[in-house]
Amino acid sequence: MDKKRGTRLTRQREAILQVLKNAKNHPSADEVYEMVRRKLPRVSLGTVYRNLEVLVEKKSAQKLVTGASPTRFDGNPETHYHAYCTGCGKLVDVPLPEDPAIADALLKHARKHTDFSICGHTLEFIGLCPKCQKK
Amino acid sequence: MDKKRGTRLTRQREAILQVLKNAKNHPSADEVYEMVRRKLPRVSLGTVYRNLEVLVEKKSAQKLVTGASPTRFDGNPETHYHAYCTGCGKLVDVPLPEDPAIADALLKHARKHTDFSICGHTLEFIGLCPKCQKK
DNA sequence: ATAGATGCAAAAGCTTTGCACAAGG
DNA sequence: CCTTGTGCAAAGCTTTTGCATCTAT
Repeated sequence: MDKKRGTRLTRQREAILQVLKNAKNHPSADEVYEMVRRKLPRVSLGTVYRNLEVLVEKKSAQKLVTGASPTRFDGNPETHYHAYCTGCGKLVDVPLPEDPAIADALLKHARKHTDFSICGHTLEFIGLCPKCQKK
Repeated sequence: MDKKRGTRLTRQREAILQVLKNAKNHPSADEVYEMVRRKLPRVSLGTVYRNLEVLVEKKSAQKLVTGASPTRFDGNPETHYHAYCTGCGKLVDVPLPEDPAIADALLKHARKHTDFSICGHTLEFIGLCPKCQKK
């Protein structure tokens, strides 16, 4: 009944996770690929995609969908928010509200208005970064 | 200096908007295409994509990015939230919190923690729809 | 009349996948 | 060993685009 028996720690997987942890710019799969290539020049893009998926499943990272392609990845698996610049695509972190009542109120609200079992939420603020504001 | 002088009301554009307004299931571009085809059998998929983009720019509709491809569209241009089922991809509306203090607190929070000029936000609850809960 | 829109088909992105070989546990 | 992962390349899916023709204004 178990679909995944073991998950091996390969050099590729290790390098991909490390790149993700050290990146501060929410890289796309292709950007991760380029960075991993510097350590493991023979790594393939397919391997990067496969491992990103594994890491997200294992909750070592998260997948971030924004207004524009491609999908980006975040080495921080903890729930937090993001702000997306419609000018240049820059994506920055926004911490959770320090007052937990706000996030609580949101979840309660969702449970009240849907018959879904809610297990999480994503919140993206839309706007312009400082550079793009000047144009 | 104006990039768009006029926007014409073609039969195609009209039909696409109408399909979007009547749809209650947040259709993808291809689903819109299939529905519009029933009225205008010779419409092309490219035209659907081009018009969806125009309608979103004119704020007659919005583009919804979810955890999974493809992108969906919503004929309701007003800000509201959504709940996404990771089991089957179902996407349902969630109204804004009746207490406006919550949305306000979110925006204030974002402005405090970023140097972006924030003009909106998207919020998606993640979970399982009733059908998928039973499995 | 003319800028803007369409249909068609080709191209472009991004992501997934099949397969033979490699390697982790 | 034997299962999982890799590299490579091909295929797949979604979206965009060039161009000749058409049409709303």
